[in-house]
Order: sequence, then C-alpha cells, then structure tokens
Amino acid sequence: MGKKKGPKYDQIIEAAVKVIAENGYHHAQVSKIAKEAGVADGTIYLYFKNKEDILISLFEEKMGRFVDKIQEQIEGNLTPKEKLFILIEMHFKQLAANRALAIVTQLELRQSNAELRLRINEVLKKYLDLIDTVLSEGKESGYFSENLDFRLARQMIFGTLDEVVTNWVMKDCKYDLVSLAKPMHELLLDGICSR
Amino acid sequence: MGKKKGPKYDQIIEAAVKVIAENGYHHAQVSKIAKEAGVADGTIYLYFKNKEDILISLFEEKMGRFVDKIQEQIEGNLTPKEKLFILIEMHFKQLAANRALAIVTQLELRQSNAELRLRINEVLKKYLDLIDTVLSEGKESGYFSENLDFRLARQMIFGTLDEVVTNWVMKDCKYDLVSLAKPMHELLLDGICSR
Amino acid sequence: MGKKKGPKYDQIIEAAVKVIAENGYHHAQVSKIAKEAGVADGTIYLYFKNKEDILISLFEEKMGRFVDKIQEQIEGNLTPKEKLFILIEMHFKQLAANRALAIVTQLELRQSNAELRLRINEVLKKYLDLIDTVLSEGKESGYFSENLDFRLARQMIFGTLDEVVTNWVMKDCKYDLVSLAKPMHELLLDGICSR
Amino acid sequence: MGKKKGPKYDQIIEAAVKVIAENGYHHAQVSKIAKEAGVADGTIYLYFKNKEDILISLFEEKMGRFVDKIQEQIEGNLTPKEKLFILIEMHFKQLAANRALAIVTQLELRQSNAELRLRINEVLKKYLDLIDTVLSEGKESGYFSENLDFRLARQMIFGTLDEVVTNWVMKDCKYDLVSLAKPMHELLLDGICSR
DNA sequence: TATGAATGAGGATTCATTCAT
DNA sequence: CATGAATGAATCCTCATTCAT
Repeated sequence: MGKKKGPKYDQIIEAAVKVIAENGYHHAQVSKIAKEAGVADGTIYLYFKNKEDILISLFEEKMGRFVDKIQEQIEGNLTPKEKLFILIEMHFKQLAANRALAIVTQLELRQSNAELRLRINEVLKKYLDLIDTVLSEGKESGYFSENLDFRLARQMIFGTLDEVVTNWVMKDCKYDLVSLAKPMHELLLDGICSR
Repeated sequence: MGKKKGPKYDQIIEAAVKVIAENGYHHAQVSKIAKEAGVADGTIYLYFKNKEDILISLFEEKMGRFVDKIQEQIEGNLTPKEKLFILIEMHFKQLAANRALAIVTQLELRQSNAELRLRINEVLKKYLDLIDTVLSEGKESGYFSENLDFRLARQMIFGTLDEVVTNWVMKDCKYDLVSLAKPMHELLLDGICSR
Repeated sequence: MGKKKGPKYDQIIEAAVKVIAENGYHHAQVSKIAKEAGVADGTIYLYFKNKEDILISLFEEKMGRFVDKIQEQIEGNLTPKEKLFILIEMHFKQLAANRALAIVTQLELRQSNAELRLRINEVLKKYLDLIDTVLSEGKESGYFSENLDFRLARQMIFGTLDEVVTNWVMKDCKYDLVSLAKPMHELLLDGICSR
Repeated sequence: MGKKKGPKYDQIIEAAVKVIAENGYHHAQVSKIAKEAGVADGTIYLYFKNKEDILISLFEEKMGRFVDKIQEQIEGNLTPKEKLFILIEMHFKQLAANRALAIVTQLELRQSNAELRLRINEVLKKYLDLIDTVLSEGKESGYFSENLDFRLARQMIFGTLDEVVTNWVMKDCKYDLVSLAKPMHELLLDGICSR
C-alpha cells in the first residue's frame, strides 16, 4: 500500500469527517465511510493500513493545512502581539468555517484510544512549536515577559483555545466564535488582574 | 439496587479506577473490575445499574470530593488572588497524589460516549461555578479587571489547568506538577506581557 | 424439604400464578414470586426444590382440583352424552372463572422446556383418563359408536377443548366461553356432516 | 441484510431445524446453528436480522410450503369430504416425513416468547383459512351441516390435528401417524355418536 | 424456620479486516 | 485497482440458587 494516491484518498478522508461528525466516533464504521466515499469496503484498505490510519491521516491532513494557514498569516512584519492575535483569530475562523471538522477534532476524535491520541499529539507538535516561536519572538523583542516559561505559556494559550472551541461546539456552535478572539487575546496578554 | 451502601460500593469504585488506569477504558471489562474488587461479577450489579453507571459514579464520587476539598480550602478570609492560587495548587496536589485517578480523568474517561460525557459535564459544572465565584469576588473587590468576561476567564483557567495536567500525565508524571502552581498562577493573573 | 407445609406453600403457588399471568413465563423470576408471596427469596427453597418444582406443583395443585371438580359433577346417573356436556361446560366454566390460571395454562406454561412439559403431561393423564371413562361408558351403553378409537376420540375432545380455550385467551377473553359448550358438544357428538 | 438469497440462507434454515430438534429451543445457540450450517457466526447476520428472525423465517418457509402443498392437492374436482381427508393425510404425511420439523413445530417453537408466537399465528392464518374454505364448500354443497359454526369446526379440526401430532411426537414418533388419517377423518365427519 | 446478599455460568451480536474473483 | 461476501473474536448482564446469620 503506497501513500496518498488518486482522488479516492481524499474522498475517503472527507467521507470520514462527515460520517464521524454526523454519527459520532463510535458509530463511524468503516463500511459507512466507504459508502459515503462511494467506494467498496475493501478499497479503503488500498489507501489506508487500517481504520486508525484513516483517523490519523485525517488529522494530519486537516491539522497540517490548519497550521500551515496560520503560519502563512503570521509571517512578515508583525509584532508578537499581532501574531498572537492572528493565531487566535485564524484558529477560530478555520473551525467556525468547518463545523464538521470542529466536531470531529474537539469531541469525537478524543474518544479514540490512548495510543491514537498519542499519535495525534505528534501532529499537534507543529502547532505548539508555532506558538513557541511567537512567544520566543515576543520575549526577545521585550514585548513579552522576560521570565516567561514557554511550556507553561504555550499550555495556557493552547488549553484556552481548546477549551473555548470545545465549549462552543458543545453549545451547538450557536454563538459567534470569531468575535471571541479579541477579548481572549487581551486576557492572555494581560491576565485577569486589574492594574 | 440500593444506593451507595456498604464497603463493597467503595471497593468497586477503587477497583474501577485502578483497572481503567492500568488497562485503558476500552479494556476495562466488568469481570476485571470485579476480580480486582474481590467480588463476583454479579455483585457489581447489586451496586451499579450497569457498566456506565460505574464510570459515572466513579466520576461523581471522585470529582465531587475533589471539588469539595478545594471549596473547603478557599473558604475564609483570603484575597481572590490567594483563593485562585489555592484552587490551582489543590487541583494539582490532588491529582499528583492520585495518579491513577489523573490518568482516568485526563485520558481514559474522555473516550466515553456522548451521553456519559454529558453526565460528566454536569459534575464539572460545580467546579466551574466555584471558579466563577472566585472571579466574581475578585471583580467586586477590585483585584480583578472590571471588564472581566467570566465565561472567557473561566475557560482560560480551566482550559489551562486541564492542559497542564494532561501534559503532565502524558509525560508519565515524571516532573513535579505541584510546583507549577505558582508560575501558572502568576501567568493567569498577569498574562504573558511584560510591563 | 418436606412437602406442602404451612400457609406459605399456598401463598407461593398463588403468587406464581399471578406473577406469571401478569409478566409472562420468561419474566416470572423467583424473586418476583417471592416478593408477591411476601416471603424472602430463600424461603421459596424451603417449600420447593427449585423453580421448576414451583411450576409443576402449581400445575398439579390447580389441575388436580380442576379435574376433581369435573369428576364430581359427572358422577351419578347421567348418560354419557350428558357427562360429556358437563365435562366440556365445567372445563370452560372453571377457566372462565379464573382467567389468570387460563393464561398460565394455555399460554405461559407452554413456554417451559420439553422436560417440564413432559411432567405436566403426567398431570394431564388423570384428565385424559376421565375422558376415556366417559367414552368407555358411552361405547358400552351403545350411545357412542362401537368402533370408537379411544385414543383418537380423546385426542379430538381434548385437542378441541384446548384449541377453543387457547383461542379465547388469545382473543383476550372478550367473548363468552361457556356458551360455546353446547355447540361444541353437538359438534363432537355428530361431526360436521349433514345427515 | 438482503432478503432470502443464496444457498446459505437455506443452509442456515435447515441447520436451525436440526439443531433445535436435537438440542431443544433453549439450547440452540446461534454458534451451534452456524457450525451446523458450515458458516461463521457472523454470516448468520448477513441473512437474518437476529436469532428470532431465524426462527420466524424457519416457520414461514416451512409452514408456507407445508400449506401450499396441501392447497395444491385439494384443488380440483373433489368433494369436500375428500378434500378434508387429503388435508388431514397431507398434514400427517409431511410431518411424518420430516420428524425434526415436527419436533420443532409441535414442541420447541412453542417455547418462544409472546411476540414470536404472534408472528407464528399470522403464518397459521393461511392454514386456518384453507380449512375454512373446505368447510364453506361443504356447507354450500350440502355435504356438511347447514348449521355449521365455522370457527368452532375449524378449531375442532385444527385442535385435533395438532393434538394428534403432538402426541405422536411426544411418543417419539414410534407409531404410524399417516394411518390415523382415515379414522380421524371419519371421526371429524360423523362424531363419536353411534347412529 | 426465615432471611437476602452474594454468587457465577452462559450467549447474542458487531464490525474491522481479508481475499477470491 | 476494485469489489463485497465472509469471517470470528470479544463482552455485558441476568437470575436461579446458596448459605451465613
């Protein structure tokens, strides 16, 4: 089995997102994904090693593009604060624009077993590194605190992003997610204390 | 089925935590839990309606006590900042003291189905309300920003706590979690900006 | 374990009839019967060897009395035709008067396994012998055909009685069973042919 | 699940008859039926919705054919008496020729739950209608009594057939069933009275 | 006698994966 | 490349029965 061939590969990925979003992780059988993709069950195994491989590939493909788009936007002459804002806003924008994907990444894929989630975290590494880069630039340029613990700050930023999106998905996406970018940005920059 | 009586009820809960932590959610068979608890399979069903009920009860018991202990500690004459610190520290302390429980709450129980997670969220509500109370006191006393968006701030605090603990668990608990309370407290209070 | 002691023995039998009639054979758990009888589960086993023994005893008690009553009525100076009529009418009358028992004997007890039904048939033997006696008297006295095959005639009589009552029970006992005694009597005596 | 195709469908039905006849209804596990049919357990579920569906299908297939064959034989220029005889004889002949089926229909399938028996009764309706047709013809042509109550007569005929076959099965099929057709026919036509 | 908490054997069903065509 | 019929491992729960009190 090679890797990433033909249009069927993408068909299957898209079908998986749709089927999982609509049926939930535990009711997303391979046969359902195959039917949605318009291929036979067996065909799945010409493009993916097993079911887990579909999910990992899905995450790699989608999150890969997700991070790439954010990275593109924060390249160039911007202050670290601006970069952080764009990162947050892009994060929200992309998930708001693809709710099926949001459901899959925020809720359904978390039901996967510990091993799969480990693999997923590897994919997330690229994103976390991107956050680290912004933090590093901010620290060096003096915008951000010189004592900043990167790991902790990154966990705060990512944990908050994640929690905010998850809450939005669990509330059926019925409020505007993107408009939360500005207050969240301010909160992360200045904390909750008055000054 | 009676309700939560006898020592067997607790034995089964403890056994469930241990078995799930060791084997993972999906390999935690009822028979394994029964054996670990030193009772017959059927005995489980004298104390719990079904397997899901064990998990919900486990979470309710453990998280209920978890939140209660935090609540006890932050009652009294303390500033909101001190209360937030104690909340963070107690959160870390309790999970650091019971790593099996940490594994179960941070990793394994998230694999549960939608219905179970709904029930879990109800339990979490009490915790989130507790955070809100601290935030509210801080706002009123002028310690915290007067523009503070409770929901957002709560999501930042909880999201960060959760992410920090999850990372610690996924790194096999091999660094000291509790010592992160202080820097995290400062980060939440003052943000990442220098001043 | 002795046999037939105390009032509890009868309580349990009556409880079994009620529970089986109301819940069906497969949902008539021993614990349900015990609760209905107002005794502990374990007490059942002081009066009956096992669950099957309850059912057999139930049938023996109830059918024994059932047949005895019919027997009493057909003793005396009656023609075989009259005796057959009384047998049919008493059969219908008794079941019409105790619908719970009718449900149990016609529907629920038939779901028991082959072995139990064998035992039940032994109980029925007395009834079948009674029919044979009537047939025998009829043959000797010349009222009934001299070529009469007892076994066949008995199977016709019993099979018809049984089928008629079963149909009545399955139609929720919503028509008058006893009034069928007369036409059925005539049909058995003269057959379906015109003459 | 498709509908009744391929040789496997029939294999499974035949296996079910055999396994139920040999082991009894309650010990006829799906895995036993699968092994007897020479297929995997899971294959059963490509042809049947669940275990109950096997039993219903079994009864529909077998009884459907059973009734069809009788119907074929009594079409044509025959008197109602002759038709009744053929019906009885065919009933006996078919069950005598397939003793496993006789055991299943007379003993084992009656242990099924209320819902299944309801479905079974629907299948029997066709047979009862066939009996009614013969009775109706007999009444119109003057062969049968003009006062004949169809329902009662039908219950007598079916009840007797059923009782005779059940007795034969319970006596381990050790006497000739088919030769009972003639005396039974006469008994039903003329009753037990001498004339 | 009476209790009732505890026992533990037993079975239908799903679905990821294979392989003959 | 593509198909889809066939595979078979794996597990929760019920309930008749026991026995220490």
